[in-house]
Amino acid sequence: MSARATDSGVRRSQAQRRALTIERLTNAVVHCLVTLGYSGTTTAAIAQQAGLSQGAIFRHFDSRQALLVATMEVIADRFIARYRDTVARIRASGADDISVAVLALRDVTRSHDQVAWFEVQQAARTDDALRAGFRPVFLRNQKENMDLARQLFPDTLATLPFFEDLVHMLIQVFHGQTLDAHIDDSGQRDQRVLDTLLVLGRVALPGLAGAWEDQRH
Amino acid sequence: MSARATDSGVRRSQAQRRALTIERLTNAVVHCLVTLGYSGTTTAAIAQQAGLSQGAIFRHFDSRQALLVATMEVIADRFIARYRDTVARIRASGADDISVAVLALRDVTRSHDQVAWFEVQQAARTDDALRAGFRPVFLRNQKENMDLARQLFPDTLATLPFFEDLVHMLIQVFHGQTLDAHIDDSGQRDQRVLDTLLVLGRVALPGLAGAWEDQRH
DNA sequence: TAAGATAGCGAGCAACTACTATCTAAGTGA
DNA sequence: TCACTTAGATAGTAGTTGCTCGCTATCTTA
Repeated sequence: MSARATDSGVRRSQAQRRALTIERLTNAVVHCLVTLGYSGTTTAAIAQQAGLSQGAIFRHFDSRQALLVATMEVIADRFIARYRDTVARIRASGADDISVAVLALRDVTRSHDQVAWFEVQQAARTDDALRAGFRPVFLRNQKENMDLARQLFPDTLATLPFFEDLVHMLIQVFHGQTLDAHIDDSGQRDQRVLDTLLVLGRVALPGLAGAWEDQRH
Repeated sequence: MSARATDSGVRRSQAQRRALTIERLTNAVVHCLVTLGYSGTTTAAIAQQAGLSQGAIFRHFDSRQALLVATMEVIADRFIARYRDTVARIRASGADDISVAVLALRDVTRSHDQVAWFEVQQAARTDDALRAGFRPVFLRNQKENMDLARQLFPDTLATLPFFEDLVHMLIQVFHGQTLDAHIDDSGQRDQRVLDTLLVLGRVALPGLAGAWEDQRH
């Protein structure tokens, strides 16, 4: 019946205990979403994974859904941090700017956090309460992704009139890839699609603005 | 306790009754997946939607999972039929070949069947038994999509060395769009992304083969 | 026609779900 | 130190889930 956080005898304030428990819970949620899917992320599974009781969940969150939404907020922040870190890492390997921006974006999309995110997003489609909580997080994340992408892609691309649409298209490709890869992870298709995208970015797009305007009229 | 199919007094063979019941069940599954999501597609919900008992489900299928897989097989066939129908419809409006192929593909991706498909696909990620049943259907559907796309896109594109990768990219963009649209269906972003894709198809790709080879070396 | 096979129903079941109520443990501040 | 507040555990609950089983209804064929 004792709180496990103090097993080692370390005294923590109530606020610290609260923050630690919430962190354990949200990490447990991510792990459960990734390994068990949305259906399997029961309060029992979360509690077990966190090494806490179900009662502890409801101590801090009104409902399972509230915990899930809170977890999405946590990982939305982590996405941005991870994108920045990955950019720095890839840049250090000497890649060109477009490759850096695209590869980093893809890396984030392949993360455990992102997989968990997709699980909740899919469920939010038909669960009104969940969607009400998730949607603002989703919109915020989209905006932050876009702001970051503008900083990372070369100005020649970032100033194109359809730049945002391109970024969304990229995100959606990687989104689709991530989902399909769990069913059929054979061959090198995803890598080839990525290569194609990079070719498009380097060769075709810089000269496409004029053609874009022509096509629009 | 009488079989509902004979309410009207119409006499049907056992085989006809079986086929009709299975059709009612699979249609009910699609409806439930679309409106209730995977979690909500319980045997109770399916039975109610089909106007049958839960016992009737287990008369014809060993498990809920088997019914879901059978439903995916049914709708995989419907995808191809719908793609062809939509191609004919859009073609009749005078669109160019690339637009026809792309718009038809997108139309299929926005169908109720496809939404149901995504629900099962997402769940199959973590459900081993479901994935084992779903995967062959998924692979078959991919192959059929590709074969059909080769027929529909102009030869100038269909003979490109990275044609399949392009088609996969398209499918993945539409897949991503369909999922995102349920959370944020604001503005005209999806249409703009589509416009961008069509511009790429008409203007950029025909001359890209050479650049593609250059980039690879 | 009657025995056998198939179809579908509804009651029931063990296991599970999200959550509540109550209790003990840990931290707080006067 | 002690009254109070917060944290976390445990036992319990109403409702739900996928499925089984025994039954009645319908079709088939010799």
